[in-house]
Amino acid sequence: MNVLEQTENTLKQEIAAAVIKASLATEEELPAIILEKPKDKAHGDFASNIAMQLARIAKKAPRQIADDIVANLDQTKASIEKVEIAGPGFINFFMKNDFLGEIIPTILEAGENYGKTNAGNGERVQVEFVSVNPTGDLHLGHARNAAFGDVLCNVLTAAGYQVEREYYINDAGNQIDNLGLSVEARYFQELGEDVQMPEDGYHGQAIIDIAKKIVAEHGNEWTFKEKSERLAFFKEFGLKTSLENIEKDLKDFRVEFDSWFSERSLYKNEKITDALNTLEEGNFTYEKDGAMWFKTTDLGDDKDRVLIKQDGSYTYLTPDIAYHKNKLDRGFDQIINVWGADHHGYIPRMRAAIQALGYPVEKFDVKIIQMVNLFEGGEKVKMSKRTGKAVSLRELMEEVGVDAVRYYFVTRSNDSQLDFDMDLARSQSNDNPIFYVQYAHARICTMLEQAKNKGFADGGEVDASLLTAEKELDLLKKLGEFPQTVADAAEKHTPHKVTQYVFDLATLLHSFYNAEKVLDSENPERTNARIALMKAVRLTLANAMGLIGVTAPEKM
RNA sequence: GUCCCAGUAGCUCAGCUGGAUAGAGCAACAGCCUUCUAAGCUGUGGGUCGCAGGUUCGAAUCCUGCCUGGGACGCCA
Repeated sequence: MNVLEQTENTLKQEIAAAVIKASLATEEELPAIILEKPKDKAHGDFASNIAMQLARIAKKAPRQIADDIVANLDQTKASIEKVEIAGPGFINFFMKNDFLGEIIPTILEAGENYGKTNAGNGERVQVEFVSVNPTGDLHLGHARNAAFGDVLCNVLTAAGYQVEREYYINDAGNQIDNLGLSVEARYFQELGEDVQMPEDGYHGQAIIDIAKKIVAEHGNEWTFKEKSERLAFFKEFGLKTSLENIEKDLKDFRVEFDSWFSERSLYKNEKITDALNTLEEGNFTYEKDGAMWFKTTDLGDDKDRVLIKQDGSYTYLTPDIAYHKNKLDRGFDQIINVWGADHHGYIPRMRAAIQALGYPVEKFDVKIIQMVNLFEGGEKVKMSKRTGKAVSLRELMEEVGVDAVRYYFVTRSNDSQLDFDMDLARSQSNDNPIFYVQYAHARICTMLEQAKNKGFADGGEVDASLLTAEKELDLLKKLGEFPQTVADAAEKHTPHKVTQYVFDLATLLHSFYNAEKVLDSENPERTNARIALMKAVRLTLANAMGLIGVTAPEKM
């Protein structure tokens, strides 16, 4: 717990005590004390709406209640500077600023650990994300999924959860057969033969590259082999190559997984029949039209789903149920799936499956990543996996840069669609918010460098009471909020709160920088305190950027 | 037709476990570089929070209905 939380908790306890003491409510009647941080500084450091909440219980006017509470409040204990009653009955607390002095030493001592908490209590969370079919390259939409998932994992880890990142490889279904057929067609085309691509084949450049690679390594030898033998080879070759490419792209995007889970392993280890047995035992299945159905309508879905088709093969859902059973069997407290918006209709049946398997549905959460609209030359570019017309993650990284792409995707809430302007991103102009944040970090580095060169004292006792300028106090308060912001983002699965935070902190820094001079030989004591403040800001910026997975440059 | 997401400033978006005068970036306008990096700062203008009801001391936030945009509704994956 940091100083800010301590102050807040003490205040809450004192308010509760005052309410009881003023006989406004009994301990049982007392609602949870909520302290909010007012947007307007004129409303103090904390504000409580307790008087309004108690109006009904105490049968008194809110402002009267507020008066009673304030009269019974031990202001010394809660280190309150001033209390005001305002508006319909808000109690505004202005805190003594001495607690702010502890923030700098706390941060400097914690170093790169500042921001970490144990909010998650070591709970085990598995996050499955990206999980793109190995039939082509990663594109723009996948990049958003990857950035979101990765930052979510970073944030969860910082907040004290035990996190495992997993990629589910769909290496067993129809799409892999199509991959084989697509590679075959491209292979013959490479050799100059007029062969049509299959109707539902994969038209991306990646498949052409795979065919070229086969030609380079094997020449035309596969034209003489049996078709089944050839397809089997092309399938495996395509799968292996695609996965290598995907893994490489993700690694360069700074996303690495703890485990890559193969769908095939579910077949091999009879996990699918296990899962089906569990569903049958629970009476969740029935036969109809020569197929086996799953009664998901009993569990909140709008129609029942086929598990085993007439031809005896599984639908996509079936191994996926087995996969989720396997995840839960591994003992995670939470499993989070990050899916594209086009899969949202799949949620009810998966939730049904979790319940049918006998697990609490609360353990299962799906984060839907809304579509990314690509704009280029002022026009919306239609993306299509089928025709392969999409901007690849590789191109994005090369043209825009990893920092900018990651930051941009985690600036917005996952359930808002967003427009990605390729020209703007490419332009590397200062419109790009990542530079704003990085610049704040680089600025501080320059100051600290100057401090060293000019021989200002480094370290030693810092007298934080010398930091009295408004912008200094703003910075200190913001710095103190960081651990709570991270914990909040983790708990609510909203990594963009961290991006929001780092931007706000950068704003305060820039504003401070323009208003006050840090290195002042006329005032060595205050300079010393300000250098310490700058170090604390730099560390916090760097830690936050680390969570987002972007670099914190020392020079720009 | 059913379901999911969105609709907030000219544009892109925050804010949504209800709280005081609704925010930021970009764009527009006016200022700030002999002083630690102007990729910065300061200020101004800009809003029926899609519409209509409801819940209550109080609604951008919760509920209902409707409108608009996007997406999903397969024995594809």
